[in-house]
Amino acid sequence: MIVRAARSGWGERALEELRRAGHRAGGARTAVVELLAEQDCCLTAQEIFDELRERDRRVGIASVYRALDLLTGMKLVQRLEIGEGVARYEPAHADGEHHHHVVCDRCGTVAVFEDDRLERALDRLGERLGYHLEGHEVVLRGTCPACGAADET
Amino acid sequence: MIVRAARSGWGERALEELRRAGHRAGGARTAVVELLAEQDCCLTAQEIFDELRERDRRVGIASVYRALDLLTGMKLVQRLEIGEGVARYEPAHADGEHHHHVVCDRCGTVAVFEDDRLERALDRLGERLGYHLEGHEVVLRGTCPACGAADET
DNA sequence: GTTCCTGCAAAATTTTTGCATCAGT
DNA sequence: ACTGATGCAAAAATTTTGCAGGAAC
Repeated sequence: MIVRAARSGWGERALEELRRAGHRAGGARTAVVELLAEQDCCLTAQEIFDELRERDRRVGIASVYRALDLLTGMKLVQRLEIGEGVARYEPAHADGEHHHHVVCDRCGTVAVFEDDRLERALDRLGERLGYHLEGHEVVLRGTCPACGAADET
Repeated sequence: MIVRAARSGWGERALEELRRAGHRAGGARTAVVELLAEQDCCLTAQEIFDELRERDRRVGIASVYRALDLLTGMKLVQRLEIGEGVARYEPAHADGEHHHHVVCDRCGTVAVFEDDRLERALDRLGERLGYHLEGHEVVLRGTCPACGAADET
């Protein structure tokens, strides 16, 4: 049930859509896209900044924020706030592939899951409310299997 | 389907639990609890600060944050981050009464809804994932009926 | 050669902390 | 009286903005 995000081609598509929208292939933005393309799950702006610096691909943190802002506006990236007051970002896949997050209260791990029934239920709910839904976020919080098992000892 | 939160007695219960936990009935914290008790939906720390000041019940904003922190830790208040990078807070009801939020992309209005089927589906999901769930949050985003209608013109 | 992109530094926001003082028990 | 609670101001953390120089087209 816990899945890893399909990563096929997201980076390429993102770069192409940027180009098509008339944006130049600047170094910082491309680096951010390429890093996000490798991710299974969400990263904070700071994590992106740090990881790029680690790889000797230094960029200004302002460029990271600007890239994320642009990508979010183009719906290529999903922005999440799953607690702790920091925004997290992850690739948004065109094929409707869609996942949600479950956070362990104990160890802080963020895992990912998907469930078609849940998706359908949420869509129906939007209709019933009279909303034209653009998206939705679900965050579950609790104790993960590992931390739960550790308790038994 | 869009409901208003039951507000019966939340304030009293919160104050009592605080007292029972050995906290003194200080002015600022009590004011925050009483303001939250009147709310149907979530407020930001700044909104709480402003509203109290409006009512000539001035408190330091630090006290607002401290009160919210304490209440959140005692699970008397639910902390939410529904975008825009600001945390919002609302009473958490003991009877399991539980609602979620739908945000209009256009006008920014936050509405509230509840759905028992959704609650059950999420609980089952937690079990299937092997998590002991403590809570969950669902945020729907889209165009509200009013903004959608305005478009047709 | 334009025009957009980038990095740096400064600013703006939101939240937290230190500390002296005040108030609840 | 003792000790927690409060308010203020300063600090910290996160995100945004201004601007000069550099890079993409």
